[in-house]
Amino acid sequence: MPDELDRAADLDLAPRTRNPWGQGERLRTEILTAAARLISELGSEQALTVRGIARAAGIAPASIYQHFADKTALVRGLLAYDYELLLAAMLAADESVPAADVVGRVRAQMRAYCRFGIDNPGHYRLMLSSRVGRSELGERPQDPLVRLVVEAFERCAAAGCALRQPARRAAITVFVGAHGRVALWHADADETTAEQIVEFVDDLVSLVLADQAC
Amino acid sequence: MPDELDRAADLDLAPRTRNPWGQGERLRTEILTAAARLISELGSEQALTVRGIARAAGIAPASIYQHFADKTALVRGLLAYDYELLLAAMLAADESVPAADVVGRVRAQMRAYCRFGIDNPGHYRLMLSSRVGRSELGERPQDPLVRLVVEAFERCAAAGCALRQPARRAAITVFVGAHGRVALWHADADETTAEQIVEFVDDLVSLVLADQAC
DNA sequence: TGTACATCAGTGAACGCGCGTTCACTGATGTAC
DNA sequence: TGTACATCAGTGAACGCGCGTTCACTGATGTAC
Repeated sequence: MPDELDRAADLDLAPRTRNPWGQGERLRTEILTAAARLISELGSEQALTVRGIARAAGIAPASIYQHFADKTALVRGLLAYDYELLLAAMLAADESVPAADVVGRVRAQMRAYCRFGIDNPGHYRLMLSSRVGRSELGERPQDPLVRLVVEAFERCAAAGCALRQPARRAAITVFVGAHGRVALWHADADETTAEQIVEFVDDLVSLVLADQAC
Repeated sequence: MPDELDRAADLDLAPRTRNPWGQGERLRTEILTAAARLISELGSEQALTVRGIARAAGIAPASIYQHFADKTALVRGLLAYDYELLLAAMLAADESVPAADVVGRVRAQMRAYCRFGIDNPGHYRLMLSSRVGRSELGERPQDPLVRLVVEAFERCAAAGCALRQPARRAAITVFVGAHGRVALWHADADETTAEQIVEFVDDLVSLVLADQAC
């Protein structure tokens, strides 16, 4: 007798057809997608179990080990995937604003950041609270995000907007504030709405700008 | 054969003497103290297990259930204890500054807040990331903290310091920013020192004050 | 063309582990008569 | 004063569970000759 029912097939009756010959790598993506779905639904890192992911992907737990050395590797894969998505969202937001509107571009970036955190609590928590991400050497996964915001503030300064803090410092202030706001919202430490959070971050940007900047 | 060695006595050879007749309530505190020690050392909520706490307290796991209905009740007890400590620290900081130095008092409060978060990462994470704390009705455990800071800012306004945001809003800005800073530090998302964190929060307070306030 | 074999995608069953919780108990200390 | 009993603090042993991981395997698809 097996020690447990692990297959999603036993639940949803859709017994997955295996990938064609030579396409085994596809399962790697399927696993990451399933993990992403799981953490979206359950919302916390401890909901991420190898067996749970296997269940969600409709495969046997053992199958995961053909694509990831262990659970840590799997979580790291998910993290990388998530950071790519967030960076892309912030970039897209930046580009959706007329290039000349330097302040608008900062706001757009940070709004995209907040939206991501609000719409994907599980992912966000995994990215910013997990200790799995610490890689020791090289840049941290959130560095590109910060760099983007720093550049946006540098454009502001270059365009003649007076800042009350140097560009890099301003970026970190806003970034840290946005994180604090989203994190507290996750802890449901308050009953703020998504719009209020965006508003908060807008105010933060205003704070960093001198009173009659631009 | 027992399924496990659960007693700390098996580890430290100091086989706890039971509390005297009528003093059974003492164990409740011993359990909370042990839990606090554990989360300080291990640093994360998932290090908080009933068996682990029993081990740290030198008692049998079953003994915990004479004082707490279940694990959730235990964690809630620990949370209440922690919030008391933090509030006391912020109050003490406030009172250590001459009453007339209204801005200094704000800074002192927020510095105490950061110090707590830096010195007690496990506790801090438990308090602000755990979803155990959600009590639905009544005020949230962090409300007294926020109230303290709001009052401090109101004193600033009353003393004639120009604020760039209303007192309540200013308090939330600073509070959220401080949380963001400490939380990111915990995620070791950067290599900041404790002093830099305090500095960051000082700057945040300055940002909220008008340029030539007071 | 058929056939033996290699390669691939994926699995079933088991392992040992630590967890939260329950329940009947033990032995020391107090109380009633 | 002695003794039977109640009350207390705390325990030992077991329960069922889901976890991460391993290992020998299965069956389908390709390749060599």
